[in-house]
Amino acid sequence: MSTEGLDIAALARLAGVTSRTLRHYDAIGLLSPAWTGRDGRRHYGDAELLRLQHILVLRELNVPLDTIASIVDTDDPALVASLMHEHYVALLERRDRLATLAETVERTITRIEKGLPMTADHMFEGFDHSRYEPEARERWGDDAVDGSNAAWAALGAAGQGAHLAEHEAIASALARLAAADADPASPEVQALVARHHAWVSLFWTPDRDAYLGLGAMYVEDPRFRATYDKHGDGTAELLREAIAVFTG
Amino acid sequence: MSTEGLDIAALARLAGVTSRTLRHYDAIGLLSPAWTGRDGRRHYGDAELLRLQHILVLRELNVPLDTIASIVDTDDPALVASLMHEHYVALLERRDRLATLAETVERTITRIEKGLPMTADHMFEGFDHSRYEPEARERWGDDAVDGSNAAWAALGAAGQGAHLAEHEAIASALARLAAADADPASPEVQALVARHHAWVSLFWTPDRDAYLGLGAMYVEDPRFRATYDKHGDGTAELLREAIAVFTG
DNA sequence: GTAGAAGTTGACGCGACGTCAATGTCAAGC
DNA sequence: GCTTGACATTGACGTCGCGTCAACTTCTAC
Repeated sequence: MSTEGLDIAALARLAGVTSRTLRHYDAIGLLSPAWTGRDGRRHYGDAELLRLQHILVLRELNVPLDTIASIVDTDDPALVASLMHEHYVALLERRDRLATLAETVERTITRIEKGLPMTADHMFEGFDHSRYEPEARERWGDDAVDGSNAAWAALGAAGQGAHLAEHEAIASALARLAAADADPASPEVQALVARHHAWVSLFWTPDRDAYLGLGAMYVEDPRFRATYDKHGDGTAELLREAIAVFTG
Repeated sequence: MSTEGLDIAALARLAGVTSRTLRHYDAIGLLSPAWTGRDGRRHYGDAELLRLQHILVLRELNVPLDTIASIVDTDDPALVASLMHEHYVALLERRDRLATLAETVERTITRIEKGLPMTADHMFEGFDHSRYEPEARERWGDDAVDGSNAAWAALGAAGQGAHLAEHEAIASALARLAAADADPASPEVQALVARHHAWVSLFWTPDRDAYLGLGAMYVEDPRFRATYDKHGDGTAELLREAIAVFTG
């Protein structure tokens, strides 16, 4: 009778977490099950699996869960891409720090095995880089050192609302023009594309191709398509065409 | 009047931690200040700086603080080397995991920028490796997956005490023989070396050269030399010579 | 019908500090 | 000498991401 869904234990095994973690994510509203049997048991679908993987990637980067929530909840791909990029950079830095640390530890081990005493200077080597880091950490708090996150946080709740509102405004204006079968090259539509580009640029400065790709994604990816088409059918497509004209 | 000592803020800046962290380490007995002014202010010397760096290296490896305490408190280099090696391996694994994760994130970003939708399979790629990992984590608890740590923990408090007592026994017996100017090649001394080797091997299986190096270090490194010579002068040297004969 | 395995919801525990409050002490300037 | 401001001290409670009971329900298998 189970219509191909994962129960909590199956998902836990698949993703490499404990069931307790999944219940916790449900409790804090980070990941709710697709449906719950009338016996109370949680069942998850493919979408939840995908979302969980997204969550786990971010968690691996030491992103706090509430920040993760705001990231995976945003349906703006530009913002997501920008945040992902920041985390990507943070991740590379962390990897490099671990690498130099590993070297230091390795040297320490061989010194021990060869019976050489450890000196202060060589034990600090891996840390030289981290000396100037703490101030930044104390100012912004660990991994919020990420640029985009900081920018987003700096907006404050009000600013964040305004940003999202601007997006809504653009989308609904576009939807009205789409309903009227407007020409993507028309000045009204192009004005909206300009606003859209400015809006995107707050966090991300896409080059021509990337912006084109973003337009394509608005149509191809159902998640993002829905974001625009909820204002009216054909909105995503109009935006894509308009972006194509805009990027010329 | 300050005889070249760091106050808490200076040490914090130097090491890249907060003063609260230092106070915490003092509270749990992990790192006490070199001296406290009669006004109650903490002052740290070079030795504390060194110890703090040692602590921070281990902390970077997600070693719990109480384990760190037992590591930095132990004056047995073989045990230290063994533990360090385990952490080194853990560190490399972590670095590699981060590397594959970075690749996955990078691919995800380019897919977004090119407007390709994200599919389940490619988002999981970085995680394939981690699929079989969770069971181990659930069994042993995250980074306690380290072999030596697990072995040490498995001994329990009593076992740990016995281990340390055995070391004391060996050292004091050696000291008595050293005082009597015993021959390193004599059967009494060699029997003690055998015990010492067995003792070391509980956590670490050194090859011939490593064990030789260990002997050398007992003499060369003042910290470890003191560990043996506190039972009587010449103990460390006798042990080194005896190891040389033993490894023959 | 009964056992056993696995799910559920509280609720508390923990590790490594952050953070706040109340207070004390120092160096500098008036 | 007195104030002022910066920084120190010791409690004590808060936080985050779960782990870990406890008490109970429910499904499956025999």
